[in-house]
Amino acid sequence: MKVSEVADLVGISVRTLHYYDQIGLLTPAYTDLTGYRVYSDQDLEKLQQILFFKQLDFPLKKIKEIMNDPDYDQNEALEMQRNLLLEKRNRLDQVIKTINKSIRYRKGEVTMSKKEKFVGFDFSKNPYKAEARKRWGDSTVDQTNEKLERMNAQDKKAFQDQFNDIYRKLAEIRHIDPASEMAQKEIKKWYDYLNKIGNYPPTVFKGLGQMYVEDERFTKNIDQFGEGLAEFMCAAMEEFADRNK
Amino acid sequence: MKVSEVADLVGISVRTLHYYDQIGLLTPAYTDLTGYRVYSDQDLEKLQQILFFKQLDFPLKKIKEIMNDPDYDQNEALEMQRNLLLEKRNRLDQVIKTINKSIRYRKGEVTMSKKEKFVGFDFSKNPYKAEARKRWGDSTVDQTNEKLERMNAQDKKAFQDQFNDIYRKLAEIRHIDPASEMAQKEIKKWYDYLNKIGNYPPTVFKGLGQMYVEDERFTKNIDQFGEGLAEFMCAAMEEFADRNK
DNA sequence: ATAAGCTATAACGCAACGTTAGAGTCAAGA
DNA sequence: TCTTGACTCTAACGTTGCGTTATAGCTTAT
Repeated sequence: MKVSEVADLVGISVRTLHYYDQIGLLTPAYTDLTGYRVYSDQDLEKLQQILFFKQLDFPLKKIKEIMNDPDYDQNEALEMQRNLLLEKRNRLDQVIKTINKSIRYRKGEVTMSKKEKFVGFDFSKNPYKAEARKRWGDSTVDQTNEKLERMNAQDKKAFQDQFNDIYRKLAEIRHIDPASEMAQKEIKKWYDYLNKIGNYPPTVFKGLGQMYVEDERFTKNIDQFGEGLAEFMCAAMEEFADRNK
Repeated sequence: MKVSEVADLVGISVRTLHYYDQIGLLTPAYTDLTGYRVYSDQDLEKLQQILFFKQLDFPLKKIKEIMNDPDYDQNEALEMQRNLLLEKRNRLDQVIKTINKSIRYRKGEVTMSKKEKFVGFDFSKNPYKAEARKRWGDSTVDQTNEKLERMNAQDKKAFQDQFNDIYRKLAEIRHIDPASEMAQKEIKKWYDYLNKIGNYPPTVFKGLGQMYVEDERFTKNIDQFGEGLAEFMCAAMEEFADRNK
């Protein structure tokens, strides 16, 4: 298929296809001798994937990165995208609720607090930041916290002390090579700690590490122990996961 | 309220508020003597409106234009936004259906045509292009066409001849002043023609005119009678509406 | 009074295309 | 066969909606 055929089929512009080719996101199957782009059915499949991601406001760079990952599995991706889309619809429902209430508010039928008027918008929580959480299942730090809350006071304290110890030590050595034995030994403690509470196989552990630097909320929290700690941990965790997979 | 208070409340950045001020989309109630922006509760209401529009992918320019219109009615706007949001949710549901089917397709459970794989995306139909259609109710040219189809052949031909006459004449004079008596006389014929078929009060008539230049599909069709005709008609229709409201 | 945290303007940066501009290609009809 | 209109290419600049420094004034607490 030629450019405009594809463009018409999926409802995007020719320029968009040119651009995707240019940035290496979607290279046509081949170009004929006159330089015309020719797309295969496989290319269409890939394009469909891309558009799903776009619906979820993933930046093109991220999309490329994700789809180039040797571990990329289309079935897994489809499942993930479905979840994210459902999440997106929930947010949309929130916005619709807000607007419904706003209409009634204008009629004087109900009251609305300032906060309420903006429920559902939530521009800060880009769906793609929740990606890691979804992609790596539900084993997030948040869950860890939940579990901690269900423990008794004594155990809780013990765990929190451990937590602090681990972080403080990591903060101390945060300027050395993350792949060094020293760093790996300490990061293993973090790995073991997590696995006392939940189930974190190496791949999940690695994904968690990436979240530390990609989600500012985590970065901030972690960097309270020392600036750059999140980045250091991310690198160390990646190395650890690669060694132990 | 100061900038960051507003920003925190609604979940947008300070820079965004600065920018909205800069382009005159949302000017704070006043600035104190040191130059600090101070937002009122009314400003918050307006900001809410803006964010609703943004959810619908209206460009900021459009939002500004719409909200600056002296005819702008917040209640009407809220109703419209609600409709558009519902529409958006329907499209999202379509995408979700498509992805569900894609998952089953990958498992070999069902077949999918090429077109089917892209149902719901439809980037060409930006919601804001449907704006006019929604805003001015359901009295669109499309409806006109529908009505025409339900007429018998004779009447139909008579109407189409009339239609052609009107357009040809308008095309002939399309370089004169749209506000001139000549132009206004001819555009009145178009107005009367439409009102024989449907119900087009002046405001609707005006909106229709704008659609001629904003929706390329209309522009193309109309300009077949002569390049620039759509623009000419739009101007004439606006003038006509202003005189007859 | 000095630091920490807020505010301001100004200016550059950036993604994801849209929009010309200039030139080659292809399909169909006169 | 020639031409004409529709399609294609690359190249390059323009646009939107901010993010991101950088520099400087303000405000509040210690």
